[in-house]
Amino acid sequence: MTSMSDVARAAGVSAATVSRALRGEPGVSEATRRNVTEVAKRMRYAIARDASSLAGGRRYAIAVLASDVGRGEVLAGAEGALRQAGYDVLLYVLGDAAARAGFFEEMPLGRRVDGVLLLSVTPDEGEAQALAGLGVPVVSVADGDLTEALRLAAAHLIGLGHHDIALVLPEGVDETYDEVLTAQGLAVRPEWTVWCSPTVIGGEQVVDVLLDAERLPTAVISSSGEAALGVFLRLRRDGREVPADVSIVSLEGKELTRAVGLTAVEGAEREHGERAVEDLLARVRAGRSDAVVRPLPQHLVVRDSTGAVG
Amino acid sequence: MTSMSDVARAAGVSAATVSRALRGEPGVSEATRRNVTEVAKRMRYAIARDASSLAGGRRYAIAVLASDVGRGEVLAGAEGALRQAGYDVLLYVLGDAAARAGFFEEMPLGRRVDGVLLLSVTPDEGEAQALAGLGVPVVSVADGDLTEALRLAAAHLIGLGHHDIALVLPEGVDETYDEVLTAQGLAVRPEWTVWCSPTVIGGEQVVDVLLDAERLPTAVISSSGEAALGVFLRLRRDGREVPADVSIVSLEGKELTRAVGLTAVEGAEREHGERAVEDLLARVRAGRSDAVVRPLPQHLVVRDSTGAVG
DNA sequence: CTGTTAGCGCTTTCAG
DNA sequence: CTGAAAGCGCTAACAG
Repeated sequence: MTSMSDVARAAGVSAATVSRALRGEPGVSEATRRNVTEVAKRMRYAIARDASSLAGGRRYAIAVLASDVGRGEVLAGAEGALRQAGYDVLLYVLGDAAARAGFFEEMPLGRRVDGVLLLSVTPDEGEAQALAGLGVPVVSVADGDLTEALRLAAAHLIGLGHHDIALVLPEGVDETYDEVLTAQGLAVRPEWTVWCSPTVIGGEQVVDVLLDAERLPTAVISSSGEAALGVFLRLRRDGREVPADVSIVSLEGKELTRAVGLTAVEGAEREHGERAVEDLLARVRAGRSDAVVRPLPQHLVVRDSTGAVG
Repeated sequence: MTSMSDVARAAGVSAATVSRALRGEPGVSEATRRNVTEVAKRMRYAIARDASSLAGGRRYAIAVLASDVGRGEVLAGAEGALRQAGYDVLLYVLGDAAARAGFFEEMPLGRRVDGVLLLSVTPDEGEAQALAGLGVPVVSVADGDLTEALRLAAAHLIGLGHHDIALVLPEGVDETYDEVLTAQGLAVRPEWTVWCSPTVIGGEQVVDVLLDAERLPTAVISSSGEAALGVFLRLRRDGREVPADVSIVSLEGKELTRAVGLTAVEGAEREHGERAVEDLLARVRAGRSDAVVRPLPQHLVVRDSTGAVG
């Protein structure tokens, strides 16, 4: 492990100068800086993060708080970008409420990270305050916006000539999102907004409800990938063809929808993870300590479950 | 941030004694240790890992190398256990070959972690050497063993009276696993071992192949969850009932099989992650620096895709 | 059993 | 622009 003074000796300067040069601090002649940088690289010098941190310098570590490792792609993207930038990733999984409460109660990050990345974690009042107390920048990657996803899905279906579109929402959501649909010129029938559990079974039950109505929609948008699958399975079992008789779009469930071939709205998670890191590190370097949230951009992936209205 | 000397002062002893007491080192009277521990807790003292590490003590950090964040459950379990034990998790995602090569080339872990946890990463010769060079214990959590999974699935089906069982394997695997089946008293027909891509489409094609044969098996075991889903979908479309006509067991694909209700072999990932951490930390405390691999234990989850042979 | 004395490898004044 | 010196908070010999 070559240390900073090793480099200093080899470059014929003092350790202080090496420190300044490598960090890009002002007050070092360009010639010296170039030389030091070159020598350091040649010697494969890597800074001792502990020492830097202890001495009050940068800590070269970012805390990543994930609500769940399901959002794995964003994590993978962020990790890659951080590693490349020479930062450690301190991972914290805030899955259940207990783990989350415990984390914010202990706040084990004091003086240990240069920034915080939030993955699908929306802090409440107190949590935000705890994070702010760290005095480091916080960037949070939010989940994809449902309204936006819905807009994308509806536009796709309308483009295919659909007018009769049912909307499947998870139980608990009390909005209807009618405005989003009517804004695109759709006539919304109340019986075509159905709530169900976000499961395959839930989706299957939705079909029963839909079949009871006087008219079957030509397309259904499901906010849950699993429910979308349920709709798909039950429709096929009932002898309806997808997409010939009914088109299906899911607003979520990348893996599942991809496996089965359902048209779906997806997020660019990996790239977004990388972007978020760039943003965060820029804030770190600027010495800021504010908080931003960056919504996940989404796009539609057309597969085999949507077609022109027959 | 209260420091060790703060605690020392409050407890009326020297910093060295606090250090010894808190780490459980021998050479401290029980009375002193109790008192110091009590004072430390009261003052909510948390050790400065940087300083400890720099001074040559413990680093309170474990590197977790994951081949992919898909194996998220094990990661979540491990993270929880480590956090509880007061250890940081330094996450490295070794997804693609490039990232992996880059990691082992740089080996950014020197003097920075107390141990390494490998998640579905099987190091080759050189990689193992690089890890050994760290001088810390390495525990690796392997994927579930296919042979074992197959045994579980076969036993379940045999218990239901099945004798005619087809086996769907991923392309590239050149084994037939006949012994595993024959060992359980099954007569294996060569046309009932089918290779396909681990996708829904692959599974659908398998059914075509199977239907061409002179006799349809009463059950199929698929090593891929997605292929199992393909088999399921195609059979239903062809008018066969599952499980009335054909039973299906998947050897993988927790999420997918759970969503659709397929009987499957699953691993106890979360618990195993916690176990692995216990194991690793025990080695850390014992000052060892060896390497072990712990295969993921598996069990069968019976759902709706298997039934008694008709 | 306990305290004292040195550093660990950096960053940061403070001088030159 | 550069160097010398002090110190971050711990652990590790040494003495008592």
